[in-house]
Amino acid sequence: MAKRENISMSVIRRLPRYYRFLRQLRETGVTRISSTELSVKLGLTASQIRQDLNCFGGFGQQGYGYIVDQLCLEIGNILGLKGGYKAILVGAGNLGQAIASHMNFTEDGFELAGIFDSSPFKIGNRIGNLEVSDTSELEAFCAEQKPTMAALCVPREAVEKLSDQLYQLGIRSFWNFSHYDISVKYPDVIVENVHLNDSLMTLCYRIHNAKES
Amino acid sequence: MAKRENISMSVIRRLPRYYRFLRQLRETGVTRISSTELSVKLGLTASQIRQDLNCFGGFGQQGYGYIVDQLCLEIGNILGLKGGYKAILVGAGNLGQAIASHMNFTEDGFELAGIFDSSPFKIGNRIGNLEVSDTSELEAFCAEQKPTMAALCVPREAVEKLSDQLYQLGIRSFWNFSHYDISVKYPDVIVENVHLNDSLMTLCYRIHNAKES
DNA sequence: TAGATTGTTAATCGATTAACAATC
DNA sequence: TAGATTGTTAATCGATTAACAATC
Repeated sequence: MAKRENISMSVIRRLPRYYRFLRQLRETGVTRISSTELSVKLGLTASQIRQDLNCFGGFGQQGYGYIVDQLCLEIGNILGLKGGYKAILVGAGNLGQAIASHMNFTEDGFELAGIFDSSPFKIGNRIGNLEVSDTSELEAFCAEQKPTMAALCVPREAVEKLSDQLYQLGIRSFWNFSHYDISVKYPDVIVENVHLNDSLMTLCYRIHNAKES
Repeated sequence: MAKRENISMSVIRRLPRYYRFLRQLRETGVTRISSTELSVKLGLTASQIRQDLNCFGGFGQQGYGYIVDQLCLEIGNILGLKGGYKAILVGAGNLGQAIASHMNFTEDGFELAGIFDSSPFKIGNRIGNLEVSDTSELEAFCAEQKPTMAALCVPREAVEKLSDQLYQLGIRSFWNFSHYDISVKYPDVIVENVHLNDSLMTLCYRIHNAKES
């Protein structure tokens, strides 16, 4: 019924968590769940869960709850996990290699179509079922395959120039592991930052400041 | 002057970004900066920056701005980056290896003191200046070295049992890369989650839903 | 002193929680 | 029908922005 327009990032960030959890439930054979039960297991309020879901539609049944299987499918659709958006990964260092081989892009809505690096020590290496290509081949690759998203695992010094190039080549969304804020220069671009150092620092802050109380 | 008690996570999460940026400024030889200049470069409001900083004290000078070098140091202290909190990493797969070798724990307030895995294929491998130990040695290691934090890079099936064990061994903070929510079971524990799949899914959502508008 | 910019209070905006009528 | 639980509106809470007095 609802189908609001501007969904807040707070809501969006909770969706994968719901999805993950519902899939687990489905695997354990649970067919039905109420917002209250979910709230207990997720450490949220039932109210919030119902609000969140109702941003996209009325998926539940009054007096009954939600059908796990159905809700799972709905959230998957909302997230667009069947999108198969073509993605490339640039930077095949430790982190890039780990991301490329550890992540299941397909399950998360993407198809990893190419891996690039500028170092001769990396070019030609096989990661999963892909071979690392020279960054000089980026232009031709993008022209032909038209990837939508680029995962950036390059050092900070390299990001600015690289993001300029990729923007030129038509890429408008980034999964950015580098310590550089792309969206300051390109506000029309979708950026999901994973700043591991920042993440670790906030942990440090909390340990540091928990001690004193 | 201010020194409030309950700093919100929103503020805490911005601190590393300020810190990063100020360090860059310092490197480029900038000595002085105003909240307005900072706001432009960071894409925030000047008001927010001043509010954030004033949670911890009055670091600026009216009519002048902030001394980059000094502010940088202050934020470093607030974050507790000199803490050198002893940390271990469990799970030396693709991701664990990348985290262990790619991250500079020392710069972010930690000292990586041990890496553990249960697989015979991993045990004995050298990562940086550490050697992967058998998880069976965890108990002895923790008793002796008393690490504060554990980075978890193990598969989901293994996390619950592992976090139980580590909790028993006195660890009260986690940098968690696994798809399992530790804080539901242990609310007294400090957890920083890095859920890469969730992160990728939110990117998928935004690409998917940007198209339609 | 005049100009600039902070620190801080007040106003606004948004997100979460509570309440309850609708309804399965 | 009675019980349960949703969908949705209203109340609360917190975070961001605006404004301005203090002061370097």
